[in-house]
Amino acid sequence: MRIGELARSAQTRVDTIRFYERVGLLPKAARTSSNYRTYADIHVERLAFIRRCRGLDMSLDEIRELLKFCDEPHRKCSAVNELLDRHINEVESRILGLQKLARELRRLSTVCRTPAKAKDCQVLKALRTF
Amino acid sequence: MRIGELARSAQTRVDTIRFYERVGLLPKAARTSSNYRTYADIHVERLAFIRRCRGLDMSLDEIRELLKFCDEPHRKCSAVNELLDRHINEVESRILGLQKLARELRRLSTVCRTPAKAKDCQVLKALRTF
DNA sequence: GAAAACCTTGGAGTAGGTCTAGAGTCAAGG
DNA sequence: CCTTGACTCTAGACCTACTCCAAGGTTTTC
Repeated sequence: MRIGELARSAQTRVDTIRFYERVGLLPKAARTSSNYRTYADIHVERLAFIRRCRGLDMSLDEIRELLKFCDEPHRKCSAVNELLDRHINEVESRILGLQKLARELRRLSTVCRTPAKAKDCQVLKALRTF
Repeated sequence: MRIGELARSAQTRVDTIRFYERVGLLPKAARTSSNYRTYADIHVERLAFIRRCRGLDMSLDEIRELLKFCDEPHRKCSAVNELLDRHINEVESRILGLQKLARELRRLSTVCRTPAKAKDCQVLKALRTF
């Protein structure tokens, strides 16, 4: 399987696959005589794993950690759960931050009663003197 | 006022101010004979405006747009409100995305009943075969 | 007059890719 | 056999919004 087919299998860009190889998330691919990368099922699975984790918004470092567990099946997996819990906490506190932000923005948007010229714009004024 | 004092006034790093100047958010500062940047009140206000917008998570491009309105006081300001509404929508849809994500992560974290070795880890399994 | 605190520039680094140029490879159609 | 189009290769630039560093110049303070 060449890189384009692998890319289609994971809905990923070719560039992204090469990028993952460069940063060590995917093992270096074997090459054909004409220097094309070739992949087997194991790469399809690993790329799918990576994309799933990215879809869950994990960082490449977090994914690297998880992949170590996949590759060392005899290690205790409690660290996997810790990583996941940490990640959940991060996501939840990002949500709280954004909700606070949204409240402020909605408040800001209420100050504009009637569209005016910029010099009288209440929104700009609020942004200046908050 | 030199750059350090301006930085303190806006709780900003000196580097960030130079960066804003480089990318055109702040006008080029006047220089002393020894080539130090010097600032006046107008810069303090503009920097405060920028930082306030950044605190509301606006992109530098969005801020650039708002600054254009500040600088051209006779333009209609309805675009300001549109920009703000767009920004609010973006933030709210980011919140929705993260909430969906958090639900998935919490679901994922329930699959691990008993800490096991990595090869039997239900979380890793779920990530592989989702 | 020396040390501390401040300022200058240019350049590199961060995360997670995306995109480009310029060149090589390969299969199908004429 | 040749061309066309789809595919692949590499190296490197670009994106956001900064942050940090080195190596040097200036100013203030003791």
